[in-house]
Amino acid sequence: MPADAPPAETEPAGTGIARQPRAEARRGDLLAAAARLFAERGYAAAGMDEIARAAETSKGGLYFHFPTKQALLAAVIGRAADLLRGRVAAAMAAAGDDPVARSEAALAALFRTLARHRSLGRVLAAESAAAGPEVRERIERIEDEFVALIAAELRRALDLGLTAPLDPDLAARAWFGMVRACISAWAGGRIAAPPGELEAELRRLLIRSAGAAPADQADRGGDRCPDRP
Amino acid sequence: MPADAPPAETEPAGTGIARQPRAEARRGDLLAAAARLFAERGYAAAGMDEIARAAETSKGGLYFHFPTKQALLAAVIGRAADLLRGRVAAAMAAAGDDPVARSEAALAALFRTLARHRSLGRVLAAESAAAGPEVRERIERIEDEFVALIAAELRRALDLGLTAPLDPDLAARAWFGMVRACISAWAGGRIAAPPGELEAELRRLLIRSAGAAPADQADRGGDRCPDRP
DNA sequence: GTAGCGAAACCGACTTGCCGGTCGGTTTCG
DNA sequence: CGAAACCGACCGGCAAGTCGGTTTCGCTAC
Repeated sequence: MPADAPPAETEPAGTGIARQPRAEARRGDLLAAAARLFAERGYAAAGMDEIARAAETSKGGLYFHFPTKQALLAAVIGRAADLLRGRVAAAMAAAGDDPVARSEAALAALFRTLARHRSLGRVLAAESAAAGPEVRERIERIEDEFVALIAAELRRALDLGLTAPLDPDLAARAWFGMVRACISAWAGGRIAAPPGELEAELRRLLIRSAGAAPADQADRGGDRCPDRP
Repeated sequence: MPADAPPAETEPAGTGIARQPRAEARRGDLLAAAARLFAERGYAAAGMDEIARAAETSKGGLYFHFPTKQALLAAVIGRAADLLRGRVAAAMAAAGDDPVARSEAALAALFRTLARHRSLGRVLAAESAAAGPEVRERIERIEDEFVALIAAELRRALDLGLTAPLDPDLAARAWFGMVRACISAWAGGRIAAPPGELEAELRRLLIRSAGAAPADQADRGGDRCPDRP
């Protein structure tokens, strides 16, 4: 039941229909504009006409690429998920084998990607739920995917005795929530600290909450689980 | 600087206009129905007519109590905030002086109240943002209020040397995010554990993340959770 | 207790504007 | 030249908000 990780879904499972390159470019512009407006004004409030204008094209052009508003949102979400997946997977792969290091890397990648593309977070912020239950479900599945990713590492760490006893699934979910809340508040200007500091502090909180020693200490001698009384 | 805690806002700052008791009752029904539908279908998808019908009244009656849909949402949110405020304040007051115990109590109250009234969480889940920026801002201010509450306790705990060195504001925000994410996943049926266990595990995570020792106390009995279809 | 009156509370058909979606036509590429 | 890509005026439905009318209530006077 761990991440079944569908490879990618940016493209609409296209049958191999020929595409002119300009179409691809437009599609990208439209997706970008849609992401921005959905994030800024919310799904319901962002109008198709407005999105088309923001992408410097017309409603007709927009509807040439996406049959419906929901489909547009789905494409935006799919693209965001792909981006996140890619960054996180790369970071984890680069972090080697130690589960604590891999967890840290995954969260750092999540953090940085979300911080860099604010709109992305907003779009995934579950509140595109206005578009209907199936969209909400889709977003939830994406979140679950990342939670499962982290939970797997936590489970390994737990088995290796690197953490205090904990429920990996719950802890992973809690971690995700922490990161999301902090990023969101920071993006809204409600946290003063610069992102670097924010990330460091957050990492400290996360590691402590698992009762693990930070990964950058190479020592393997004894675990420092401040075991619970 | 911390929570300036406006006393209450359930009532529309009413000039002392006379009110018949039946009006108050209706108002309550309408608020309840609106909360349920907003939570279920989202702000945009829930129609005024539908809300009126759910409260067994008519659109005209609804508009007699609330001049506009936004005002209705605002009232729903205000009421939810009042409820949360009350529960949390009471729990903290009952917890005595120890800042760790007070923090635990605040979070437990938050947790239980949200768990008990699922719709409440949904409504506050920021995604009522579809109603416009001023509503979003309002919700953010409510969240900030609770974060400030917790941050104040953390600051005291920090001064007393009860925690590891940390940034109280950030930690409080992270805590809030953890609780929200877990509640939300649990309410969506994506976490299997029963609420009591969930709460206990969450408390462990929170305390560890602050590097504090739990405020001992044999665990207070988890109370029943009535709804759960 | 009941008749009567004015205001509060409520009703639901109607209006209105907005926005997702369509479609015939035009341009641009290969 | 043909198809892909794009345009923008138009349509239709839907839901927020309105409004004149009706019921229910609280109150005073007889």
